[in-house]
Amino acid sequence: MTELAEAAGVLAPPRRRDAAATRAAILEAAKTAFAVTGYDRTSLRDIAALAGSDVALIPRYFGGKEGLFAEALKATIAPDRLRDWDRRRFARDVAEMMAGAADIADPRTRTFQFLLQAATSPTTAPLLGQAVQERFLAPIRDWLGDEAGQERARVLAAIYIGFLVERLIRGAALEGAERTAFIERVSAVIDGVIGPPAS
Amino acid sequence: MTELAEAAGVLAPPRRRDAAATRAAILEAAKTAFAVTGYDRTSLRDIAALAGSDVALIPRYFGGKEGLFAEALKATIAPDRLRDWDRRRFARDVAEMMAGAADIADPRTRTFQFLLQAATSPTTAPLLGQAVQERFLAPIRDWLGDEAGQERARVLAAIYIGFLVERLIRGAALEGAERTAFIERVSAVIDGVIGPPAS
DNA sequence: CGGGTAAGTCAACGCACATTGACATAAGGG
DNA sequence: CCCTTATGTCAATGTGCGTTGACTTACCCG
Repeated sequence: MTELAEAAGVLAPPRRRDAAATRAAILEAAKTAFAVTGYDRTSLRDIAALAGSDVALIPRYFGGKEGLFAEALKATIAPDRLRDWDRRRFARDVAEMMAGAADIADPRTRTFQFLLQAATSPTTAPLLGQAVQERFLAPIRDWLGDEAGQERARVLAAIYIGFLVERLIRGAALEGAERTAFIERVSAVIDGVIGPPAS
Repeated sequence: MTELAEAAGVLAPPRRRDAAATRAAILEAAKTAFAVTGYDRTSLRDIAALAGSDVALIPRYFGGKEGLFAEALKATIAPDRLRDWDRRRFARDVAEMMAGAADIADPRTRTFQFLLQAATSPTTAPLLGQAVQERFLAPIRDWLGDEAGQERARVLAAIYIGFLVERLIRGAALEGAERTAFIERVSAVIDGVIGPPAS
């Protein structure tokens, strides 16, 4: 995370006339902006301002808005560190993550919003489908490690998405008893999917 | 469905100078267009063309694009006929509906796409949240009829949304063994939520 | 049947956007 | 130190949008 910001020239003292750093800053700004505002509501001027750069450089470096979006999408969907997950704690960890997921400041929320934005556009949806398969379903399938893994990974992904959309719609972060109840309920559902051995 | 198209003046011979019919036609076109293209990518000129009407009438009748969207959203989220649902068949019915939900021609798919589009825009998300609460969660809660109904209705909604997004991303309709497995799996998850008495 | 009003049409405005090309300037090797 | 080239800046262009206001026309009541 820090290296990224540094590479983007946000934290490091901005060296002027550094094409690579500028490009990285624009890409980083685009990832954030697209996630928050969506493709259409995000203008290149917004991105340029966020990156501390100039609008005209974006068509130059990325070949246009669509090119920038495609590259930002690719950079956003990174394989998570599934091998670190403890299967016994998995359900609760995921549930707790979801509970805090209405907060825009959380980078995971932004990532998810980005993907959801991509899902609603007919042009980007297939691209997203492929990326989800490669970088989300396949790792989870391998992690579950049985022949019905692919199917169960898909169910898991659906539940994950569904609850995050629910959180997104409600907006406010969960607190107190409501948060506890939410985590309890989600954990139970997830355990119901990954817990029992494959049929 | 037929009455709607008729009221929209699509099937019936277009009576000219009929404000109510024109308004209805615009609203119907808006529901379709917003569902397919999303708020931003849908222009009032598109809607007017689809409705066989004039652009200028839309700000006049609906007070602007946002007003039209709000009304289309309200008209789209209609409470389904929950009282007709048989609790024993509920899970399977819902699962089968989801299985066929990648098809754009299916009005339920369009409805869902509409809602998802609304979820991804910060301006429309709160509006959607309220509508979902009133017209989806509350009826299901009453239908479940116990004190934990609200919570379980929310879980149900999340699962519903998640699977529909999954279907949307994959695009192609499910067939054969894959379809059977999908229905089986989804039914099991839903039964897990509505089946047991409230805790 | 005629006039008033509701309904529809049309052109134009202001605005925001992505993109382009011309211009300025910093950087670094010869 | 200067000249070339890569890099950043800026103004301008064309396009599509939502919205407005003036105009025209069909409908209907008296």
